[in-house]
Amino acid sequence: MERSTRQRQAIRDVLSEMSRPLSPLEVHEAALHKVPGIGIATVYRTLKGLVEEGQAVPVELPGEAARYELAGKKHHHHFHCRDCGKVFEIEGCPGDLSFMVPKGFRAEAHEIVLYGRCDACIKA
Amino acid sequence: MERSTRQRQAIRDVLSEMSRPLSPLEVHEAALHKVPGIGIATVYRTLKGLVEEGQAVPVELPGEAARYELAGKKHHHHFHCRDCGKVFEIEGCPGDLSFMVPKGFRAEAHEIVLYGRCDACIKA
DNA sequence: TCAATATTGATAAGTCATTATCACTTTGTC
DNA sequence: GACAAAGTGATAATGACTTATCAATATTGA
Repeated sequence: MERSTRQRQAIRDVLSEMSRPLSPLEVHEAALHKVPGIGIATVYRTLKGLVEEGQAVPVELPGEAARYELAGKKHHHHFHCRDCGKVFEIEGCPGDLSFMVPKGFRAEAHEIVLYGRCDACIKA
Repeated sequence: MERSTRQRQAIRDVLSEMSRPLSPLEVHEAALHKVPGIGIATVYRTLKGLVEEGQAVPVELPGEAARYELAGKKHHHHFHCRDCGKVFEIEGCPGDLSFMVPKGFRAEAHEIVLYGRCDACIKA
């Protein structure tokens, strides 16, 4: 039976508080502020568990390790900062992309990633 | 000085003949038909060289190893078949996505990936 | 509180795509 | 054709990320 531990709660909180997809290392770093000494293995284990339970979803980006965000968000896309490497959630969507689908193919989903500089990196 | 070998020519030909981004393994398999016994190391070496020379570009897709396609193609996007795993080049682009860029951010490029079933997999 | 056991943390081990190594082969020049 | 050097192929090594192991610890129901 599943127990409620400080570590597990901390990881859930981190995902909930940060409003962008986090890599396991980013989750680990943030969780360390809540539970000093929390191990990276626990982070991987818990993230995997959250995904299996359907509470979190992996966000995969080109050439990058998977990030994680809470499940249940409305349709959105991502912005990848080329300076700091952080991934941000962005609103909006061009909508119907069926005009791009080759004849005979069937599209079921799409992913859009914007690349550039984030607010913080432009100011820095 | 760079020499012209059967292997190198075969790999260039494969990229040129197939009209979709190929993974190193796909390149290897196709090149084996042209040069029996060609090694995977040669494929990696040659692809890397082609990229450095600017003759090929890597195509990175979420959660996948890099694929390669010839350089110089016009702006396009990709379709990833969930059945066979092949990646196809697709024409068209929604165009201006600036409305999606968060305030203070600057977008420099974008990537769109459609997911679904390709022609061949639907028929199968 | 106590015992049973799920969970944790440190780290070893495993994965997997890519790269380095090195003896042998092929290419290009003389 | 002969030679020097780039190229090749088999495979070991690498590197980054993720998972397994296991003794120690924390949680939960009784």
